[in-house]
Order: sequence, then structure tokens, then C-alpha cells
Amino acid sequence: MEKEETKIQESRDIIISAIAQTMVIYGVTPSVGRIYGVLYFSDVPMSLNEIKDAVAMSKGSVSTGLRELLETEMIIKVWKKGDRKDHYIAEKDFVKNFITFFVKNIRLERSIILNASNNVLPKLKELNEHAQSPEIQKEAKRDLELIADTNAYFQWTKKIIDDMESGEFFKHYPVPDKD
Amino acid sequence: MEKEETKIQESRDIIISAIAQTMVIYGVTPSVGRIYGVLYFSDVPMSLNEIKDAVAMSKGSVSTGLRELLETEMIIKVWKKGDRKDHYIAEKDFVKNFITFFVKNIRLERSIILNASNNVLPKLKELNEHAQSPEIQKEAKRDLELIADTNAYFQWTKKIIDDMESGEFFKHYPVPDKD
DNA sequence: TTAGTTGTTCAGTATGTTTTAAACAATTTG
DNA sequence: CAAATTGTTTAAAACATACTGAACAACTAA
Repeated sequence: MEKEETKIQESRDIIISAIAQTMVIYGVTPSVGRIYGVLYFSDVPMSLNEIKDAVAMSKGSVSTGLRELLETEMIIKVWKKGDRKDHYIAEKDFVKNFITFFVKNIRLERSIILNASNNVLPKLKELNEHAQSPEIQKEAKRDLELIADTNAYFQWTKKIIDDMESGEFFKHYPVPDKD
Repeated sequence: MEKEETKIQESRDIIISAIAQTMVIYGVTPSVGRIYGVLYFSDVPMSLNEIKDAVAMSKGSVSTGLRELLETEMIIKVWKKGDRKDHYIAEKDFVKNFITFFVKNIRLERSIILNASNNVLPKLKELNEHAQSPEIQKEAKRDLELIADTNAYFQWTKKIIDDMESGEFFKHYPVPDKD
């Protein structure tokens, strides 16, 4: 007969692995995902050393992993009175975590395309209007249209992330109550 | 004075690079992103060999890259009458591409957590009800609650992706017209 | 049938990323 | 102050992933 404490730990490990796996979808390495998973199941704030022991990684890796999770607001640093060590807790609100991630990525996508467009549009407009060859003019025109065609998409995503941040999104898609 | 054809090509390369970069956000390698980018700017369906020349990669890489893009529905295979080669065109509707990607990932996330939960819930329920140690009972109960707490999130995402697929989502977030 | 074309698969290699271990910096305690 | 603790940085190693080139399979045409 297996020890009960072991069973609890095994169950937790299964869920922690699953959480780590899903976080890979969001661009986090499995190790960093496991750090989050451990914190998700901890009922007290944990120090770097405690986390290191729990996930069996080097201090350095845990340090950088924690920074990454802090930057993406997946975890929170808390001060414990009388303890010099930093302590961390998991942000358990998955909806919030999702929105943070989503908004960040949509903004990034936007800025990558916008930068490239700003770089390129003047040249293409110039060619469209004043190119020697009518062939080139046509190509420039077509490229301008292809770039312009992305506007609808960016307006669409912008409205979504704006609404997510303002809370308006929840009027259409309310978060169900815990039952 | 620079040649006009070169200017067009340089502009295109800048946008193609930007598209490849944004696709990295969606879990595609830059090389595969460039294949999509090249197809995005082509006004005719392209064969494997033409793509290979355009992106300067090995035939094998382009072959697997195309398969990946086909599987994620970012590109479409078209048959050209009288030509034995396969030809490909880009799916240019970014909103559609986004939704395909989004739905796929949310489903994956769901199934990962669901599988783990199904594995673990019976054991935890058993411990919660019949564990020898009251300590263990409490821990099992807490873990059960933590797992249950994720339900709200999954219901929320499910409604969103269902609405995206049914088209209902566009009632709240219509795609702006091209202007 | 043979020669040529097209596309896929796969072992080996190249490339890039993550992790570690150790050195270091910053802070606290006695 | 020195010694101890905590956390960060970094060079090197371990690992993972993507890419190539060559072999292969499937097909076509002559």
C-alpha cells in the first residue's frame, strides 16, 4: 500500500507537469512552467531556495526563471516580515494571465508590422507615382494594397485588446462564477 | 541611382521578414514564416522549386515547411492544369489565420489540463473522503479546489472559441471593411 | 522499359537555446 | 570590520531543434 503523502505529491506533479506543458504554448520553457506550477500549489510564499529544491534546478536557472515570470506578471514578489529572502506567490487568475499574455503579443505583432510598413510605404508610394517603368508602378501599387489589406486585421485585434484592458470585453464574455 | 526593381524587392523583403517575425509569436520558425511571406507576395501559385529558390533553403526544408503551413491552414495547395508540380498560395485573410491558430491552441491547452485532471481527480477524491490522516484530507481538499478553480477559465475560453467558429464572435467584434 | 521529374524522408550536422556551476555583487549580522 | 547569506551574472557544457544533402519512392513520358 502506497503512502498517502506520496499520492498527494504524485497527483500534484501530474497537474504541475500539465500546467508546464500548457505554458509552453505561451512561449515559456517547461522548466519555468514548473516553477509556476510549484508556486500554484504552494499555500505559502516560497523563497528562491525552496523553489530550487522543489523543482531540482540550479539557483541561477530559478533566478532567471523567476524574473521571467515576474516580467510577464505570472507571479508576484511578496515581502515577508523578518525574512531577508524574497518570496513569491503565483498569480492564480488564469483569465488575467491569459489577457496579460494576449495583449502583450498582439501589441508586439502590431509594432513589428507597423515598423516595417513605415519603413517601406514612402518608397512604394514614390514608385507607385513616379516609377519609370509602368510594370514597376503596377507592382508597387499591388504591394501597397497588400499592406493596406492588413489594416482591417489590426483594427480588429486592437478593439479586442482595448476591450480586454478596459473590461468592456467581459460584457460580451463574462467570466463564469466559481460553482 | 538604385534600380527600381531592386527597390521593390527590398521593400518586399522587409515586409516578408516582418511577417516571419510575427509568425514566430505563433510558434512558427522564421524560415517557415518566410515561406509564407514569399507566398503572400506572389500573385501566382508557386511550386516547391520556385519557393526553394525564393527563400534559398533546401528542398527538404521547404517540403516540411509547406506541410506545416498546410496543416495550420496558412496556405492552400492548388492544382495547375497541365502541370505535374504542386502549387501553393497563401491564405491572406489574417483574421481567419488568427482564429485557426487561436482555436487550435485553446483546444490543446484544454485537453492537456483535462487529461491530467481526469487522471488525478479520482485519487484526490478518494483521499479527501477516506484518508487516514486528517492532514492529508485537508491537502486533498485544497488541491481539488485549486483544480476546480480553473473551470471558470476554461468555460470562458470555450465560449470565445465556439463563438469564433460559429461567427457569433463577429457580432461583438466585426471585422472592419477595407477602406 | 528507362530516363527524367517531383516530392518526401531521414541520418548527420549545424545552429541555437537552456542549464549549470562558479564567480561575483550586494546586503546583513555579529 | 569579517563572515555569512541571498541573489545575479556569465562562460562553458548539455541539450534540443532546425536544416541540409543524399537516398528513396512515386509518378510521368518517351
